[in-house]
Amino acid sequence: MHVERLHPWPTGVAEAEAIQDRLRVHVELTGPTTFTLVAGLDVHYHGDDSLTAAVVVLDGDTLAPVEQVVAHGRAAFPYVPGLFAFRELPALVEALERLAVTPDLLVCDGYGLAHPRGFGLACHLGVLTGLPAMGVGKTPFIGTHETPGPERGAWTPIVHEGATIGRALRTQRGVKPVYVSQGHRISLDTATDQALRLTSRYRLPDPIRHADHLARHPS
DNA sequence: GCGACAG
DNA sequence: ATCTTGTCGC
Repeated sequence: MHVERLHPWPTGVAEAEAIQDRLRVHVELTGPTTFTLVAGLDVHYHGDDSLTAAVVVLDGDTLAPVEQVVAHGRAAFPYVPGLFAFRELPALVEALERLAVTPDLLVCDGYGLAHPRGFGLACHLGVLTGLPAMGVGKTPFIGTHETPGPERGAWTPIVHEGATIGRALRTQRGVKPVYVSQGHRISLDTATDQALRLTSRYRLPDPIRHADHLARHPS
């Protein structure tokens, strides 16, 4: 698939933040509610700055893998909370461009709207691709939330400065919640629904699990 | 002012 | 993210 690349790459924190502020206005918070091809994205680091980005596309109904690609590269930015996306973006974009099919939804490991400037990795990838995108984080980041009930499907809002920016979602009974937020062209209700529907047996959605496995064990 | 801070 | 042993549970 084709991915828009429209930046001078940032050389420091101020430039990276300016890019986020500039692209943020393109984020759309509504979109489709069903998806035919769902892509999971993840990156694995191998010491130093080398990394492997993986994208696995699943059938939206059966969750069966349809296509998988990897791209090797190097972390493109130091790790700074809030600028995490700049580390992985080039390799993830490269992997997406190697895809023969075009997914309907990108499921990213990390955050989207629930970010210090409202523009996490999921928003960034969504805007660059033009595709619906959502983030699923494994640990809390921005905002506060109550602990959701123990049942699969229970959720509580993540609130920051008076606004709901995501949800803590219990994807399996008695298992730690995940943190869902909108990336691009998706509502919070739909993102929550997809996070749940894409999680068959474990804590994390299948697309992310497949991508994580592929990034760690490239064929 | 200080600490905390997606992966 | 990654460095690691043991332990619990299916």
